[in-house]
Amino acid sequence: MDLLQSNSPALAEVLDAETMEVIEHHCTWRWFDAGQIIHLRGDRTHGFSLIRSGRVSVSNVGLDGSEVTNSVLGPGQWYGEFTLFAGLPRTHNISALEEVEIGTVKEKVFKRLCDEHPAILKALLTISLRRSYGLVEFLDSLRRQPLDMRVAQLLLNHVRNSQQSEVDCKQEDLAFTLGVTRVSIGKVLSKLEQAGLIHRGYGKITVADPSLLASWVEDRRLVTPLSATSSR
Amino acid sequence: MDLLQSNSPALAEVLDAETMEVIEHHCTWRWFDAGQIIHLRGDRTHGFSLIRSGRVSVSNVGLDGSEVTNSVLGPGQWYGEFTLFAGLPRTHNISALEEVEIGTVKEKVFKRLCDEHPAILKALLTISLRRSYGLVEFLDSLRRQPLDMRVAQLLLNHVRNSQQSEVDCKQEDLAFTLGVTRVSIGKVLSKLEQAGLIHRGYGKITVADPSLLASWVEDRRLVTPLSATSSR
DNA sequence: GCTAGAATGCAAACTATTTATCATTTCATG
DNA sequence: CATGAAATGATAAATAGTTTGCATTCTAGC
Repeated sequence: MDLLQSNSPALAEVLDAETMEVIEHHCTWRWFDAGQIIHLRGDRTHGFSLIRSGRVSVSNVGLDGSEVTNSVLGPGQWYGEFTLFAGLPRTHNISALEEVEIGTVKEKVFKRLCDEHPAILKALLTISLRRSYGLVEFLDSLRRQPLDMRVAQLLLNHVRNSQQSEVDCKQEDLAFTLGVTRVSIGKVLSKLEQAGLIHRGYGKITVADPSLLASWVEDRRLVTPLSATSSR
Repeated sequence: MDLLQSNSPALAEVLDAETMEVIEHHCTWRWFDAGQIIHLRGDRTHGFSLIRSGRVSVSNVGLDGSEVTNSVLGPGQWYGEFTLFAGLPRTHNISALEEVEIGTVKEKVFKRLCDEHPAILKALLTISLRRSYGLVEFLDSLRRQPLDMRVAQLLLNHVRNSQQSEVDCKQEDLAFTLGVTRVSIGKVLSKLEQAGLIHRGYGKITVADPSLLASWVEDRRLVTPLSATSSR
């Protein structure tokens, strides 16, 4: 349940294998234990990081101490692009959810790589733009569509991306992604279930017939979403 | 009142003058009359467009016909990057608000320019990443902060970016940006005015003492925002 | 199998926001 | 400077979403 990563292609999908290997060759590989903190929001460390194994949590913390997980990154995913090209400090806390192996490329080295292989820049730009588009569309749906629609679309998106009819997430995750409470999500899900569109489970939601849900969404949607053509 | 453009630097700010000129030299310049439609959402035309004079409106339309302006672009601003690097159709309707002069670079030519001048890619990446960051932070504030805070922050942002204490926008624009109704904005503004933080005008809002508003925001904010270091 | 913790289901009271109106103020324009 | 359109101020009723609290169901791990 993640807006930043789930809708955007992975680096390896947009970048040719050769260039991908060049990046990997310049990584300094390190291990982190489960629970270990890797970066804190606000840190002025710069660098590009690639996850080889394990998963990390990307989170935000309020001053009240409550920690909110924004997304979970796994093998093949990366982070740190903001620190390199946008001149920003670390935008999130990053910590290891389990034992992870992470490769880091220092700012100087990565920028040199970019100069030598503009394909990297192009790939990052493609991903970043797709991500922006996804965020803008999400914001737009937030302004224009009621909660039930947004829930339905999010579920639909997920079953389409993952190619399976089960969405493995807690209602609480859904609630956070959509910026509402679990109670509200519960109400919507119970409505959708009564309409025969989904089935509620423990830690999962089943969309038995995605096309049925799709047409339900279609019937009451105002704006038709766009789809990308493969660009590489 | 625009999330996509206002928080991200202009192309000329991130790109050196020389490269900027190269782009301009490859533009095919055209004029459009006020009201003329330049692109429709969904069009599969590709190209990079730079505005030389006049303003265009970037909007979305629901099937019910209601048109919603997402942002207004003026001289020095551009659009079309999604069609080039994300493989997407036109994401918005673009129409001339007044007589405008727009330069367009065809996809092929622009990609060649990018190969010859990687600085273009780097600049676009920087802007795109800043934009993503702004959108993510905005979404985060949507989830975690009450409306009055969001209004205050938006106003504060604006006076800081524009360097003047008057924010020229209708309450309706504010409302749209934050995804609420004018009524709600009105309530918040009247509260902020009673607290002596702002002054409501006709088509504008005055922030007499930005630092006062800033500390009001600071006192009740959970997450401290990050600031970028100049990167070029 | 039991059991504790995690996740869900649900209801009631409360709060924020919207919808729908209408009066008032402001401003551009002839 | 009169006038009409645009923008704002304000209110009431309706609705959506939150908060709180607790009961129930599920599941991992002993």
